[in-house]
Amino acid sequence: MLLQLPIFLMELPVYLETLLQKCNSFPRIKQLQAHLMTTGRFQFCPSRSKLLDLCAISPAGDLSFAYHIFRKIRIPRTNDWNAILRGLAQSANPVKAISWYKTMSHGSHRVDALTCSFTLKACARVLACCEATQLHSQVVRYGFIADAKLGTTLLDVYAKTGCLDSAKKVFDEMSKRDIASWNALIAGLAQGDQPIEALSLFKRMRFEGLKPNDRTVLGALSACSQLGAVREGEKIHSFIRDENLDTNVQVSNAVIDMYAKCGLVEKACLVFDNMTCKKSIVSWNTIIMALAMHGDGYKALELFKQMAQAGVPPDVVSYLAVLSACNHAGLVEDGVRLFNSMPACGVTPAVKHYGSVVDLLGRAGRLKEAYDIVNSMPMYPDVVLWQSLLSASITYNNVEIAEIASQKLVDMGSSSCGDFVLLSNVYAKHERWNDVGRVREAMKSRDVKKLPAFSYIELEGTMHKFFTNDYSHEKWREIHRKMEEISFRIKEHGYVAETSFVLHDIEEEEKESALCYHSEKLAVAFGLTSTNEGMPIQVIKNLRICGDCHAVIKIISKIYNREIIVRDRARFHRFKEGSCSCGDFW
DNA sequence: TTAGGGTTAG
Repeated sequence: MLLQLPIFLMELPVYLETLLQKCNSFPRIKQLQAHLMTTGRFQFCPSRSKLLDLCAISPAGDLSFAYHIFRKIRIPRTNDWNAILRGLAQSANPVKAISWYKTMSHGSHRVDALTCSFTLKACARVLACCEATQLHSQVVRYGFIADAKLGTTLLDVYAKTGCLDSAKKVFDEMSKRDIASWNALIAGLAQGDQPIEALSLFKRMRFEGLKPNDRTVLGALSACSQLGAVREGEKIHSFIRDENLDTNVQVSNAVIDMYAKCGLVEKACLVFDNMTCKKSIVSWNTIIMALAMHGDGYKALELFKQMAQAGVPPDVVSYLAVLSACNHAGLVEDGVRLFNSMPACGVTPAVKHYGSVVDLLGRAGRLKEAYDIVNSMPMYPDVVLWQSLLSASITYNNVEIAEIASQKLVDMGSSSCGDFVLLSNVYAKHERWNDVGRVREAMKSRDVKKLPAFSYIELEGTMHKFFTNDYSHEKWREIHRKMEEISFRIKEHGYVAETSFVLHDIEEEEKESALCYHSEKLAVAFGLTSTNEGMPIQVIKNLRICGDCHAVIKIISKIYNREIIVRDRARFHRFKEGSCSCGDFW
């Protein structure tokens, strides 16, 4: 009998564990399973769950076959249930894991900590915060809450589903925390738009004497990138070098991203050039994106070429990065050429790529070509794409396309304030105040909330944040005096307010003052009053910089002889001696 | 015996 067995099964009686490890292909798994069945060992073999596990989760396996095996088990144990559950949680349809858990717990099947862990992972993947909360109470009821690993899973699920308060609460109440628990919350806060809290948790962790590892610094660096917190980022980088954490390619990539988003693109390049570990495709994409953000289109194109030469074929993100570089540098022909070359390079353009090339053509005033692409693309244009087209048609005064684009946005149920503002700007430019009023009414009826614009500047480790028309800063009198001085001096240099950036049909003079107190101007004015002459000023804005502010800051950089760097939502603007690094192409 | 924390994106 033994002789008929495949060779790898001949050792079966003695080395079942080893054989399981050798199951690296689906046929082998099947052979082993068939053998256990035919020899009658299947129902009682302790390694059965491992075989199921292997089948359910390994790339060589097959979840439906795992289920087929499961059904042959007369009395499934918790481990058998868990194996299927784990497979479902990792599958393309993780919501099935939640149903599986329900079947399991509603029957009289014993649930253990692993059952909860796998189900929670599924909740994270489908963003099921409600189910996670229910599981949380069951975890408490079963008495598993003291399990540090399960606690970490729980807080991670809360963070990933956007329930950051619950995540913090789980963390605070954990009886035993280890490095993974800290990492989960730091990363959760950083990714959940709370980078300040992420950084302060990172500092607290160090204060409590815990040593960060590669995953910790990834979360902390991501927070620094978002905040533009370069000093903190540099400290973390030096820790990374001391501890040799930069042998991890993900850590090195995060360092590159941090320097780029903090405005130090040269340092980002330096880190990229001197990487000791093997560069991944993310390394290339990150540096190309960095150059794009800083408007260095030619270098981005050069690196895009180099990455292919280095044997790293570009992926969808690489194309987005290089198209964005062309966008920010006004390299229209290069952008169109690269976009057209995508299919031949084996990368299918997605809606974002179409959006990017439409934006590129639109900004260059080639509205007809842009609109032709919209009409010929194989998928529905999304909101962002119509917004780019709307924005371009306003810049080039094409009311016809502007109305088409804005109608599409309305049809798509857009409730973004920006869309309404853009449309109303078209009408404002043509002094069609009735239409402006109509748009304003539509905004009210749709309950459109304007995402508040804010800008901030870091001085000696303190963030100073400003909103539009902000009087809350302790030095507001000084700031507003500076604003008045700026208004006076820029007019001497021939500045005329471009009032179309203001939504309402108020009097010209009022419009001018509404522009005056935009958050980025307040931050720059504060920078001028609070730093030494000649020192560069760096400001970060959450939205795109306003056109009028762009014009004003250019003049400020000249008359006050300051380099002013503004990072907006899309890119960096480096103002120097009266001009901007974006070449006004933005 | 098996589980938890991760970088790029118009």
